[in-house]
Amino acid sequence: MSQRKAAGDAGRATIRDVAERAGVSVASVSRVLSGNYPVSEELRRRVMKVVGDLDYVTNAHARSLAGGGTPTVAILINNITGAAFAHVAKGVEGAATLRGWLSLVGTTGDDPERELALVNLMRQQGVTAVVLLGGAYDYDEYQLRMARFARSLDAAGSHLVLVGRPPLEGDVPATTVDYDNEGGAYAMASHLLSAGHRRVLVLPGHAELTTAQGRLKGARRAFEAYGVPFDPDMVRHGPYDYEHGYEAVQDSLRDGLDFTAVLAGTDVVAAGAMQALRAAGLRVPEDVSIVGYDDIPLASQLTPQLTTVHVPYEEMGRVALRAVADRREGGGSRRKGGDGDHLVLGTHVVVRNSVQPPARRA
Amino acid sequence: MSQRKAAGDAGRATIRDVAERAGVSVASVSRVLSGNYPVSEELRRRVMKVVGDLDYVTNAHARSLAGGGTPTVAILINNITGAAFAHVAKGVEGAATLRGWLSLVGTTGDDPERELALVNLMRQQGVTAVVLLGGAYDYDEYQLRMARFARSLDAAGSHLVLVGRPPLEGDVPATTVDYDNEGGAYAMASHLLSAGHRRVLVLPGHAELTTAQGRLKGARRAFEAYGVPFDPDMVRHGPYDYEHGYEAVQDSLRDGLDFTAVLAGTDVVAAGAMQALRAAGLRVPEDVSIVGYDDIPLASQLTPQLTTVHVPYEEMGRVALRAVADRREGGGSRRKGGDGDHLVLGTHVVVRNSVQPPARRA
DNA sequence: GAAACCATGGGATACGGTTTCCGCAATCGG
DNA sequence: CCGATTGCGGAAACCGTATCCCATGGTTTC
Repeated sequence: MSQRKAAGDAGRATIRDVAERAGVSVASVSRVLSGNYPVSEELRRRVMKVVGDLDYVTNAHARSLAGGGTPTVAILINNITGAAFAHVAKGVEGAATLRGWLSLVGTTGDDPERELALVNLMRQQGVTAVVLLGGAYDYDEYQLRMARFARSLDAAGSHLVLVGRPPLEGDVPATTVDYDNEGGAYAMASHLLSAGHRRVLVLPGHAELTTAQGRLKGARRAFEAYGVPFDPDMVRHGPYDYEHGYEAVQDSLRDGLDFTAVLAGTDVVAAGAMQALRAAGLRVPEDVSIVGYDDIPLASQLTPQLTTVHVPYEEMGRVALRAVADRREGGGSRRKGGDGDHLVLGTHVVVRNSVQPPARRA
Repeated sequence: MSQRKAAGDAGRATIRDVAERAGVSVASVSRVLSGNYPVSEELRRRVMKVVGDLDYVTNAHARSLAGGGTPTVAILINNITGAAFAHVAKGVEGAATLRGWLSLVGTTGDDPERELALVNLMRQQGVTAVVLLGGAYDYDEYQLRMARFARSLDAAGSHLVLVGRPPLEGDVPATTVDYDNEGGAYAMASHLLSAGHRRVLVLPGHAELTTAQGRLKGARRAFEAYGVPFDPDMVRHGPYDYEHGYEAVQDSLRDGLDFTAVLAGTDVVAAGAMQALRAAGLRVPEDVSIVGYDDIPLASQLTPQLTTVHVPYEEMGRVALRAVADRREGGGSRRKGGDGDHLVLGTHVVVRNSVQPPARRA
């Protein structure tokens, strides 16, 4: 009778309990379970029987400590409820699960301090990779901080993956999975311009957000290409949410701004804008056209269905995970800062029913 | 010079490295870092200096193994991108983070096999609690399987929490956090009935889904209370998605079904229904009224804004985490099957603009 | 002034597996 | 028929940390 284990047997069964009860050694049990060592059929049967009886599962912490252990990817995200990045998370998680990897998740709530704390927490967990989702705020300090993260993780045998934000400058051990943000905005704006719109209300997002900067830049380039002057007064910055879309349009109308189309930085912003236009008695798209960005499910659920830019969010997630998995199997970091560290996926305009040529003005 | 650690120093620094470099014992380093033992200022300074230099973080696996360790909650969810349960996940994760807990996340994709595999995986991880989100399919086997899960987890010192599904029968060590599903449906249907609607198309969801069953039951009760006959032909089952809403309405119209309102099982289904009505040239709410369920952000972003039932999803998540945290601090399972194992949160109707009294018929 | 006590720091052990190194038995070849 | 090879199971050494127990030096108390 084992001494350190009373009859009551609180807590979980250990590999020793299994070994004892099966009348074999601890090593044999381990071998049967990991299956990376030849064992006789008889032994396997005996062990598995007891494992079933005791409802035994191996202790993941012990296993990791001893060297084995399930690869784990940490997903750090601003807000789970944001549709776009929820899809990325789904892509990462799905691809991880497919390979038997585990997914940890943490939300930063746009707080740089929490982001830092979480990265450290994940470092403690010894995760295989940390995936950081979402556009970044372009503070001066950002580059330095991220570079530090990347190096810390790399030193610990882990790896940093940036999804949906621009790559880090210099020789930093990090992978970036990005999409053609500016190109999508260019195409979207071109779509409006070619439909004949000349006065467009632009709601790119927060001025400091890298995503918003790219979208604004793409739009501006399209205007230049069409030889249409770009009026800075027609740009309203603000958060990527419904309320901002609503208020920006409301304010613009109140200010007597003259526009025939709205170029929203996000589908959600577009939804808010649409609602505000309706509230003002304007029809979409007869009076004012609207386009969004992201192509989240909402876009096709609005009435009229929203013309928008499709971003392959879920695939970005899958690609991100594949990148770290490949690197892992490929034998660690081959060349830092080389190609293969920055993957860019394409975007394209999805034409639905929210754009029409501008109405003749009175 | 340590022998088992070459100069290259791949991998992460251990507590031993820190101790050695600071010229103190391993125990001292541990104490400085956990802070649960008095140490001199001098010692703390010395250790922290080296910790900073080496960028050391403790190995979470080793810590857990040794008894310490961060409490971890596992969130199992069908689909992260579903708005309703994403909010629950947010609530759980937020409350967890607030207490310094960690959140693991796994998606089941509606696959009972994966659910099983994930619960076992989480058991390996030694999680403090497993939170299972979302309505369950009411198979015969369900009760037994869940009861087994609950007991397994309980035996391993963990705990099962069911969110948004009915509690387990019998003496099972599990906690349920639920909302007044049937009551919400009753109130919602009553709202339609009191507006004068008599012929209502009901889209409750999948017939086997517990959530759908409750919503249907609540609606039926309301009809009875109003003395309005409930026509089974007006009920169309199907998944909780946009397409189902669209097709159900489309088919109903094609079949010549006569209805003045749609009682959708979900806001997303309502969105699909709304689109289909529009496509058929019907106006909402002038010709047909629509109501939803869940009150996800989409509900207020549609045009017209959707009257729906508010479910406190995020709070359910917080409550779920609080329940396990309390139980943990309260000294383990006090009484199994007693009260406090089933928490029910209230729902209420949110009146917006998608309901009008039925138009006079020709 | 001696004894009892406190505040700290160090050494050793436990946590639950994996894995390497060995030994034993059975089988095979000559 | 005997020695060598092969196959399989066991004992023990870690993995990195927390903690128990003990040693030490200084302080308090009688």
